[in-house]
Amino acid sequence: MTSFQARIASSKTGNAGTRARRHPPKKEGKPGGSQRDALAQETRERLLDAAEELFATHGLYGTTVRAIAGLAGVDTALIHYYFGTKRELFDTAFLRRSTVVNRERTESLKHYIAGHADSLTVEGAIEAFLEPLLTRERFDDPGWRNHCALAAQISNTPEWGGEVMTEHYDGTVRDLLEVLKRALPGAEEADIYWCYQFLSGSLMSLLAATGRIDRLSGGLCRSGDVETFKPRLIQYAASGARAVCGLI
Amino acid sequence: MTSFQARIASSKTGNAGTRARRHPPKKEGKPGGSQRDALAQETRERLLDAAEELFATHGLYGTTVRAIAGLAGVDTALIHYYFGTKRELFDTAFLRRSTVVNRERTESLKHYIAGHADSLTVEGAIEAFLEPLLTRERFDDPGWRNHCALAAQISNTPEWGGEVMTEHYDGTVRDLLEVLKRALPGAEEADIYWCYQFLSGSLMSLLAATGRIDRLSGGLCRSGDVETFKPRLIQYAASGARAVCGLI
DNA sequence: GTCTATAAGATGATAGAC
DNA sequence: GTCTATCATCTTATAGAC
Repeated sequence: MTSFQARIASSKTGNAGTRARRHPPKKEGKPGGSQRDALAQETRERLLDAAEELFATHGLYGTTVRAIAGLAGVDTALIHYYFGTKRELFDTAFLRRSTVVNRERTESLKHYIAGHADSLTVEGAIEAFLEPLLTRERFDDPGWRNHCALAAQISNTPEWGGEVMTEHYDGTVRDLLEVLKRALPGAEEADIYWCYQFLSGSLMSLLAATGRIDRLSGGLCRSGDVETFKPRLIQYAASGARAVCGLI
Repeated sequence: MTSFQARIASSKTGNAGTRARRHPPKKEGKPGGSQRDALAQETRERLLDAAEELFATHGLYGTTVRAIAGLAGVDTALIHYYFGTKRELFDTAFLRRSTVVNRERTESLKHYIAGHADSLTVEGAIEAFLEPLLTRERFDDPGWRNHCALAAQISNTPEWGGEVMTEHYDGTVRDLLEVLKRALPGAEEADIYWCYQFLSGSLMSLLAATGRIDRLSGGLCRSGDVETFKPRLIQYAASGARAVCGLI
């Protein structure tokens, strides 16, 4: 095994060598903490914010723990104290918001089904699925923007992107697929999977917000203009899915 | 400027410090080269193949020049001799095939227009645009698979992805947009741009081939099954575009 | 909890021999 | 052209003082 391969393998397991140390718990649900605990919790969050920002911009390998600690205004030793390895920090940072998205997506889809049990539409299902991410509120929040850019990057990363996305988002994606099956009666199951991949790709490229469409359109379209592209994406994906699934 | 920023800046310009050294030319068009030249040319190509593979798998920052040289079976010094900086090698490797794609796309679109000047369809335009990349021949070629994975990764990279894609692919994308405008008379220009972004995102997620859909569908769909997803993507994107552009 | 100091090794790039 | 040897710097991670 070359040193490079060792580095990759170590990144995957999140352990340097054979170490199996434990790190301090989050304690976020603990209301009676001392003031010192609150300050420590703030440091932890600042580190996660910094990590989110730099990972989103430069990727896992393009970001150093030094840069993260520097942006958070603390020493690198604290990163290892709170999170363990760099890769564990990466996963923790991503998980912080992906769990929120998952919870809200499940809720949103459940709510949609409850209100339209006998009149499910592809548009309705997709909108319910997209709702948690594609809002002005979230697009205006730097932290959420970073999370979105990170998700987009991960989703097209061959090395471990597929696995990470599967791990973090599979649950709610299956919820969506179930609703789509009901909204597209008689469709081939494989066609629904393909349409989900098409939709997911479009969504991720929008979340990446690289500014490519701004340049391409000479300013006519803006990457962050969620109010404009959201209804168009829904209409596009729904019409496309119906066509592929033979429902004209 | 922190060392990290300096590293990024240096990556962007492709120059370490103030060096402005020149590297040997490609000589690929020179038929009367000696045998020594031919061997050197082969070394150069082996380095590009190795770089393509590793950059596609681990990204720009996740790949080391040592790993590339090792895979190519030569010393790292040769990388700098032939290509200059790591970033210049990256750009050269990507450009090697993106120019081919661009040339073939221009040709394909031109050919389509010539044969259907008064019966242009959205399906036809998109198919002509996709043709150079989405073929069994290219999907079976490891080098092309690596190039595709690399393109997908770059397209969702916030740091410089938008610029690189703009730089390498803008020409032919504008060709496609022109045909789409003619195939969608009366459509809002901005809507056509948005639809292109939706299509581009879908395409890139397919090129990434992370195996996510394989896992998600339990093997029902396969990432590399271009014959299956290509007609579906065309139908999906064309129907979606017509819906968004108000042509029912 | 947070910092200083430092280990132990990897990294991009170059000079110079052949 | 290609390799050996090397530089200066940066990397993740830990031990231990406070």
